[in-house]
Amino acid sequence: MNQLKQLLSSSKLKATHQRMVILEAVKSNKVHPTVDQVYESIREANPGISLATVYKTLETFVENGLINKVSTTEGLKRYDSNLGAHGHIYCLNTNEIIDYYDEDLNRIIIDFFKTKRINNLKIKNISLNINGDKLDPAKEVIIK
Amino acid sequence: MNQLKQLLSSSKLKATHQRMVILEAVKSNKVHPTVDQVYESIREANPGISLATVYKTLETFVENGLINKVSTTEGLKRYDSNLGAHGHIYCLNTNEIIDYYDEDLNRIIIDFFKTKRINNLKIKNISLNINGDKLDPAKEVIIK
DNA sequence: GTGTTTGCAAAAGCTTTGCAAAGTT
DNA sequence: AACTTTGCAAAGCTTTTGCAAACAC
Repeated sequence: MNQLKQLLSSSKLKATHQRMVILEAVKSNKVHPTVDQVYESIREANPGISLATVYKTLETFVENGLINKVSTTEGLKRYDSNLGAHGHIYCLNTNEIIDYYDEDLNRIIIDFFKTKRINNLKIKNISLNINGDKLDPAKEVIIK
Repeated sequence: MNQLKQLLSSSKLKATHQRMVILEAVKSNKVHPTVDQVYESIREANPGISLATVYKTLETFVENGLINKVSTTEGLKRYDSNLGAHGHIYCLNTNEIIDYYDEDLNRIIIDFFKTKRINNLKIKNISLNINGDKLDPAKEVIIK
């Protein structure tokens, strides 16, 4: 709890109860939740926190680099608390978004962009999107 | 014009005037337009085509593999008529989405996934997203 | 002629806003 | 005390829907 407070303070954000609850909720959610999923996940324990606050707070976190947005093709905002370099697996049949990271691939891509030039662009980050179907929707996707 | 008709017929879609106009509009638009941008681009020449039709038609095209959706973090749908394997450059200051393709990178990534396994997933396609800032928003991004 | 597609207007879903009250430092 | 954040309800977008009329084959 005090860690969250520190995290907020270091971004010069006031450590309100709402922000702590919401930050905790996104951080512990590994499915790249929508605003509504975050809201629902805290609602029972915090019936007083409004949906509008969840909207505003998540955007504030993004602006301050505490979390990121994930791209989707569905026209819905989804958030990601994993700040490390990583890609995503988009599961076309279950709609899940699963983190993907591979040390070797990361190296390969970084090396590649050392040799290629993109003029007039300052690259902020690069991510790989894998689209696929879960063969058995009940089972997990396992990356080896 | 007859090419569009053929394209539609080969997907077993009736070649209506609306579909031809909309398909032509997405195909000639390189900026990965939103629904509204497609609508605006045809409106003057085709005041009778309704926004609802543009919505429905673009989704029909995606379902039939004539175009694709592009992922965004803004919670808006955007479309792409480039069907080849390629990635995107997301320009954080201008909001443009620019196609990116490199033969070598494509090879490297394909080779990589021949050696790595992702269990329980059937990969449909892989794309690379580059996020960055245009240094001079007036100039084009040039990929060398 | 049969079945599909369109336009309209209404509804539904997602997100933002304005402002007074409450909270943080 | 000064300034920021919250909740509410309303407004603003984006997208979908139901259905009768129009259209393609």
